[in-house]
Amino acid sequence: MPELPEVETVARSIAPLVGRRIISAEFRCVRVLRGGDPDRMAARIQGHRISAIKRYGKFIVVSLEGGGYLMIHLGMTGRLLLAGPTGKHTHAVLTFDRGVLLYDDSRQFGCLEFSEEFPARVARLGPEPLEIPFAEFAARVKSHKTRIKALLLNQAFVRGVGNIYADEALFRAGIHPLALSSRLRSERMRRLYDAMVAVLTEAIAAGGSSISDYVDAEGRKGFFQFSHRVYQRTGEPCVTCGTLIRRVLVTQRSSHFCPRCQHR
DNA sequence: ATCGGTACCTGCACGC
DNA sequence: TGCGTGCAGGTACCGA
Repeated sequence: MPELPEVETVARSIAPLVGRRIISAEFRCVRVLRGGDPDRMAARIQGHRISAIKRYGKFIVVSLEGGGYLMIHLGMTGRLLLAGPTGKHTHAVLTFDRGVLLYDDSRQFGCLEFSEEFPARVARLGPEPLEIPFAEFAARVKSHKTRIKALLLNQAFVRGVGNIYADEALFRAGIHPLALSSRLRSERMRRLYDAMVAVLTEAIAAGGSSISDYVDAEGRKGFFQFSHRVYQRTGEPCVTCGTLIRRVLVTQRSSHFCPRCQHR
């Protein structure tokens, strides 16, 4: 579900919780709770106010007043919701002095993790794609020798790009997903950089893509799915040239592309 | 050190 | 209606 634009939208929609105090916390699922006893974690965060909420790639980091960080990753089907009802996939319930926050995740690929220090997993991520300068982007592309699609999905390369926006950026740049990163010439890297920035910026403005179940914390769907040009459009005509969109696996992920518009 | 394949979990759409 | 199959926005871990 959630890539950078969706996570950004969710982070913005829970921003009203900044300054609110956590009255109680309940963690119901050990699998999504990384490294920690549910009750001890609940006891640790109860009574503390939230001082900041910030997105890093696909992670949301909630800072507590007086120290401590709650890191949230939504995996494929994770949702943060500012209202109920709770269901069989509700794995965490945070009750505030005003309001509630639920964590819901049917596939349980997401996670919640508390740490006293800034989370190491977040610190290890690559740069933000909307902040990195082109020269640094180009240098990083050249320093890897892999399929360009795989590189875009690598969170240590840039953080936050997932399967939808990798495919959409490659289409806009006219680059085949199997193209080798180390062989991309500067002009094509520039097109890829511009396409990545544009597609992410437009998707944030649209509130993200709602394919099946993504909604923000207020339950609102995004509408960038209506602007997808190749993602999950296998067999449909290319919006540019009419050639049928094809699907190929790159590192076990579906990759959608136009065989005429996108070159290796 | 880097890469690609596999595993993790649930739900849905599809064909028979 | 039910069952098997394949697919789905994610990352971690393994061995080559």
